[in-house]
Formats: sequence, structure tokens, C-alpha cells
Amino acid sequence: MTKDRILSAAKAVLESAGFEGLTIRRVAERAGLSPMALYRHFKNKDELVNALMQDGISAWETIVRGIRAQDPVKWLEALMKAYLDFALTQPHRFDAAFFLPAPAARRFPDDFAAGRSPAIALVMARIDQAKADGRFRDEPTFGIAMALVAYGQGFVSMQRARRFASDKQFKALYRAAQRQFLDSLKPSGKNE
Amino acid sequence: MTKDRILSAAKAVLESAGFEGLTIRRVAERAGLSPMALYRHFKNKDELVNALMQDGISAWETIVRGIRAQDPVKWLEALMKAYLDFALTQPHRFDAAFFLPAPAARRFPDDFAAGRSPAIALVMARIDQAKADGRFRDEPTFGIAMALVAYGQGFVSMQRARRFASDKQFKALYRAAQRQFLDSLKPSGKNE
DNA sequence: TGTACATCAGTGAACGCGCGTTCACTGATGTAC
DNA sequence: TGTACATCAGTGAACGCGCGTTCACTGATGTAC
Repeated sequence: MTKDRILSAAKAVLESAGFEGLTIRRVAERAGLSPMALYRHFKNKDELVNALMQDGISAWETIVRGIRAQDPVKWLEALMKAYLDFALTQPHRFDAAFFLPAPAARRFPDDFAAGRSPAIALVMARIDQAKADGRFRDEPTFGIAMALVAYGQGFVSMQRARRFASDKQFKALYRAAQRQFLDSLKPSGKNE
Repeated sequence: MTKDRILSAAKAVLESAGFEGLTIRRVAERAGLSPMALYRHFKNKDELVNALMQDGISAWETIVRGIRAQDPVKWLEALMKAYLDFALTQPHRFDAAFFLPAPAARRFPDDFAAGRSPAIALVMARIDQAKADGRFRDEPTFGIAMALVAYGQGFVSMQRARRFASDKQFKALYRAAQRQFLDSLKPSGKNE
């Protein structure tokens, strides 16, 4: 379908040129169509951008569902690693999923607490499991999930603002913070 | 000086129209000058944007230096509150300080570990003090500071991406996370 | 004190650019009888 | 089987817009002798 071809072209343009460089004309050229052909499939540019956001979110959900670790704490570690990889290897797709202000975005806290985000629902399930196993302290699950998300988002947004000397430094600090964060969730007396 | 008048106009335009709306023409109009007059004082638009970034960073440093709490943990609480206020009351100035990717930005970790950021240096001093008083666990000071910064940045970037149902919800979740974060730094056995 | 000249803040018109989008259209394909 | 018509993906030219920036200029102020 032509619509899919347009969307693929849009993803390619987004990844190589960023949001600044995402224009109807460029997407059309990449798709081998005239600019006007896009209006046959998307009402306007906003609708195209919205589709890209949905794509980013779906990609992330697929990644999260693919995490195989059995142990809940190891699963959460893998999640934070996957998040970092996603941010670094597909930066603009990541941005579409997490930084784009779009009307269709799901909102904290209601949409998430209600499980309307599959990714967050999976995260909360592991946190519950870790608590049940006595490996995490008894703090509100949703609060822990929020903290974890904010952590990742904060590091990536600092990286995006070029606040790290290099990607290597960024990765190292991210991993150190991740370890520290997960440690801080352990019950009293089990620290260190 | 005319340069100051231009900078004031630029700050006003930034705050009311955001970065998207920050144009040479608009700044000039606000300053009561022709667009070309700006080029007498700034080499080009990039230089003007850089000046705005410096202004944002200075504003934040002034805020941090103005925190009066004696107790180090209370001081850190006040800091996180001030950060939230800054983000909500002067959103674009905040963005200029924390989200703008600009060449003049200081970089993690070297510039900060070396104390080239007055704000971070003050934060690290309180963390050291809290550790010395036995109120924080013995974890690397810089790591704790990084975590604190990432936390704030993460929450604000989620708010900027309209991921919270309302500013009220945002504030409430931010505060809950803040409490939880500071609690997590307490030595083992002192939790709850 | 007067004159010639340099400096320099600010101006106004214009350039070239790329953008999203409108409009009227073409031409192939499907459908009804 | 042939004809008339509807549908619809895609086109190409053009519009109006706002942008950063160039260029050649004006006119006031300061400086040298």
C-alpha cells in the first residue's frame, strides 16, 4: 500500500534528518511521489507526525515485550539497557515515542495506572513480583515505575542537549546510575 | 545599552512565543528596532540564542545561590522545589538553560566534577555534608548529584511532552518522587 | 573656532530559500446496463 | 461485447508566508588640525 510506503519514507527521513528536517517535500521525494500525493493518504502534516509517534511507541512496546529475563530484577535491568540502546541506535524514533508533544500521547497518571500502556504495565508487574519476593522495599509500585521512567528520560534528555562529553561517558554514567537506582530499592539491611 | 535592550526583548519573545517563535524580526520589533540593527550587536542568530542560554543558566545559578536552608537535606529539598518552580514559572528560560543543545554548554562529567558549574558544586557540597552527618549513605557524591539532576530533568521533559494529565498531577507526582528519592539515600536501617 | 574627515548605530529594500497547502487537472481502473 | 460514467490515485503549477541575511545607504557624533 502506498500509505505504508509513505510512512516508511517518513521514518527514514526522520531518522536521517530529525524533526527539523522532516518535511512533506522530503518525505514525498523519498517515497518517489509528488508532494501532493501525500495528501491523498494523510489529511495534513500533523497526521503524518502522529503516525510517526505511534510507530515509535509501537517499536518500544515490541522491544519491551521481547525482554526474556525470568528474574524480575534482571528483567528491569534489561529494560533499562534496552531503553538506552533504543535511544542511541534509533534516536529520532525514540524521540518520536518519548519527547514529541502530541495530542494522542497517553497521560500520567491515569492512563498508565489503568494499564493503558502495555510497556508500563509490564514494568509494574515485575516491580510487584520483586516486592512479593522481598527483593524490593514495600513502596508504591506506580511511584517506583515513575521514578524509573523519569530516570531514563532525564539521562537521555541531557544527552540530547549535549551535556555529556561523549556517548561513552554517557553510557558509563547511565549504567552507574541504573545500578545505584536498583540498589536503592532493596529492603533496609539488604543494601550493599 | 542597546545590546541589553535587545537581550531583554529576546527574553520576552522567548517566554511568550517559545523557541519556535523566536525570530530576529520579532525580537527587533519588541526592541523597537529594525531587524538589521540586531546584527550590529550580535553576529547572527546563533549568537543571540547562545546569549539566551547563558541568561537561563545564570538565572538558575542565582536561584540556587539564594536557597537559605541550613540543614543539608532540607537544602536539597528546597533545591528540587526551586527547580520545579523554575520549570513551571519560566518555562522557556528554563528550557534555554537545560534543554538547548548549544556548543557553550558545560559537559558531564568533567566540567561538573571539576566544579565548573557553581550550581552542581553547591549541590555536591550539601551531599557531602549529609554524608558526613550520617544522614546519607556512603555512595559516590557525584553519582548522587547526577541522579538528582536526571530525576528533575526527566520529570520536566515528560511534562514538556505533555505526558501528565495536568500541572497539578505533575507537581504531585514530582513531589512524591522527590520524597522517595531523598529517602532512598538514607543509610540502611534508617529507612521509614 | 571652523572645517574636513572617520566612525558607527541604525535603516529599508531586496534576495533567495523552503515551507505547507490550494487548485484544477490527468489518466487509469472499476462498474452498470 | 461495447459504451457511458464514476471513482480515485497521483500530478504540476502556483500561492502566500516568514525566515535569516546581503547590500548600499543615512545621519548623527566624535576627532584632528
